[in-house]
Amino acid sequence: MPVPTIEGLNPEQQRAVTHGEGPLMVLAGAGTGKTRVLVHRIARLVSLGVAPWEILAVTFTNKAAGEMRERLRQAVGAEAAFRMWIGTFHSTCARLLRRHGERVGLSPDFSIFDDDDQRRLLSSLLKEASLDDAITPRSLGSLIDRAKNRGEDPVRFNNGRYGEDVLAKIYPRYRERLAREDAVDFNDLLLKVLDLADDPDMGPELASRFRYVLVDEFQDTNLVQYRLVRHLARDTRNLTVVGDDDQSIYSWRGAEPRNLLDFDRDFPDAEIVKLEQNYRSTSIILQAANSIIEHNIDRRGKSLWTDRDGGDAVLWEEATDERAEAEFIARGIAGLCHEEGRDWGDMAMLYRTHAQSRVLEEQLRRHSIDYRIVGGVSFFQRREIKDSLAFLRLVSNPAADSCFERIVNVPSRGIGKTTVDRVRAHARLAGIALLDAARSCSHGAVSSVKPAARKKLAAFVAIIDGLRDVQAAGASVAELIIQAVERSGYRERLEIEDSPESRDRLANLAELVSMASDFDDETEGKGTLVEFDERISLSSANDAADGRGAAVTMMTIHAAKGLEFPVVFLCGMEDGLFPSLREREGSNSDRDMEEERRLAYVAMTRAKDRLILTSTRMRRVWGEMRMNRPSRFLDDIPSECLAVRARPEPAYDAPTRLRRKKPMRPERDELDQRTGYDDVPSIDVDEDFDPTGSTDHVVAGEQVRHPRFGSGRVVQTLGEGSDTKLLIDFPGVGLKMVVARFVELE
DNA sequence: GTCGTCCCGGGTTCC
DNA sequence: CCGGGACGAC
Repeated sequence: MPVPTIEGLNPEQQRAVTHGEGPLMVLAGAGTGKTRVLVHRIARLVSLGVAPWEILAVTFTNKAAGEMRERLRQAVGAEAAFRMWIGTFHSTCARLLRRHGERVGLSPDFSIFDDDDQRRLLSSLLKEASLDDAITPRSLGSLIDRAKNRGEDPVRFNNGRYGEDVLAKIYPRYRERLAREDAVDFNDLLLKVLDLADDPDMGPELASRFRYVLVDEFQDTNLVQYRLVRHLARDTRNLTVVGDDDQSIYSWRGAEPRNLLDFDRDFPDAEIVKLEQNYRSTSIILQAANSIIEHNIDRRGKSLWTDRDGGDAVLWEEATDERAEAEFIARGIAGLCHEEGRDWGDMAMLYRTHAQSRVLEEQLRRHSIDYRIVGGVSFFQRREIKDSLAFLRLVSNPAADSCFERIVNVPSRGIGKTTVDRVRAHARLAGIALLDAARSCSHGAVSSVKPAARKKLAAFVAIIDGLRDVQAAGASVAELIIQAVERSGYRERLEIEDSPESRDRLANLAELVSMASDFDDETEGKGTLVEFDERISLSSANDAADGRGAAVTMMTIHAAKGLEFPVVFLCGMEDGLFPSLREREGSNSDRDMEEERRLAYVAMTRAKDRLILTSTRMRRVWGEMRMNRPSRFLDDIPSECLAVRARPEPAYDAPTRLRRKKPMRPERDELDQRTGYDDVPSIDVDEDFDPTGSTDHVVAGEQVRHPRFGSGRVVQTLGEGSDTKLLIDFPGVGLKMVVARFVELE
């Protein structure tokens, strides 16, 4: 029977969509429409009579899951889309464990420890064991995670490597604490489901529960996730994996691109479809991105092509310092809006590290450009959010000792370390939870807890009991949060403080309440506290950032995976920063460099029409000025793709350690001849823009004139008053230190 | 118990 | 440089 062709899909996409039974691997390059293929494939399965609840689609983020569900809603209707299993590995496993967790020692109301909860717990365990000098909770956590990512017992090895002795002592207690609190960490969420897979009853059930399993971003799965997938598709073998080995950028947290590269080793009968037609970028952008990634040896090899011939050359601007870089970008944005009618919403600024965002932000503000920053400190990680949720968690789970410790004195209500120590001792002795211990201490069970302290403990216990009554009376989740913030005294404390920070925290709490309201509406009031808590625990910084209104998007390259923008500014193209040349223990530098290249590839392929690369000659890193040479990735981009802004070579000598042994990149004069900046469509920067309108005192970045050296840009100011000296970059002359009163503002 | 100061550490961060 | 945590002074 001829397969009906689906409108608007190319032959390869069609093959992937219409693939029948058995394993399928889709090697999808950037911008080749893989999401579209996945959606079509799922819709087709439904049209062939597969029940929606027999389909499991695993995405990399919650956001991606939400988008996929939305697209499926349109394709197969709301009812079917609602019944499908669409989510991340973690949310899927949480869902399975809520139903079947008793078999692996979890109640249906178990809670999930995020990184912060984990770190806090480890920190308190380290202190308890007086080992807090030996290792930081963070490093200990990463040792635990590193093992668990591979499905290994963290204490299986003790080869005397860094931290292993401490790990051997602490990890058993860590496990014990989690079990006692009916909690799992992120990795346990998956590992517990793997345990279920070994269960004589549940194992076979899980192996046949889903008729079709589809996994997106397969290059970013770790070993445990791979085992999970293999089990879930064991009986049907209807497994579709989609991914791009060139976009594997998470190996530092356990992703195994081998899962994708060697997929056909475990599934030799897998059909392999390569999607190579890119619908996103111009051929110039694609060529530039390809020129970098093709230096990687360990890759499956694809060659993306596009029929969007030509396009504007990739532009590279080398700025004096990070301020000038930011200024250039801000002006570029203004120019593009003015000249090409672009909106702020069309543009994104990508950077390697969050630390770069600050200066960029400042300049955008000066130029009155709206922006939104994706990521950074997550909304859900904010103290006030975690604190209020701890109240709720303690309400639904009185055994949640970590929550008790977190909030027993938040906001401060006079329950100090001494009292908590006594409560803790009592709890251990009686073998009860801290909350119950506090309750009996408040009744006078422990003589060392004096009446004043008893009263305070009673007040705290009353808050939790009161909240439990509110919950029992049938309050919504939103109402519960309002009550928690109210009864705990949190709101009052923040209102009394009345600082910009406290107002910010109040606003965040209001936002949490409104999220809870949305949750209540969505679940028609049937959603429980535990479910809301789970959703928050599994949420990330990126999920919270919806694009409300048109604004320039700012984020790290990692956060940009899967997104696209007409205009992309890729900032900080300097060796040391990008590629990041940080030495890591136990790392293989070639492998690291390959990952950095993939990161560059991901960043560049986000751009549809225009890609602008910026670098600085010097950058302040943690207060110290550092000279940088341009990123080695710039060397790889063919000159016909790259337009470089003509600029006299600075006369200063960069420190020798930063200099190339031999010039890998042609000298700039040569480049300019070949590309002729003037012939290239440039960005019209708003050169006359003066955001301040005043020139009270000279600051870095300002343009000044010196009687001997001519005009230059201030790089740094040193000292104050009449002694002020300025470090000025005079084009054609170089960097000079001059006394401030010898120059005038231009 | 609370407030201020010092000191350390600081990639990317999904769930 | 910047923030958070730890510790010492009231």
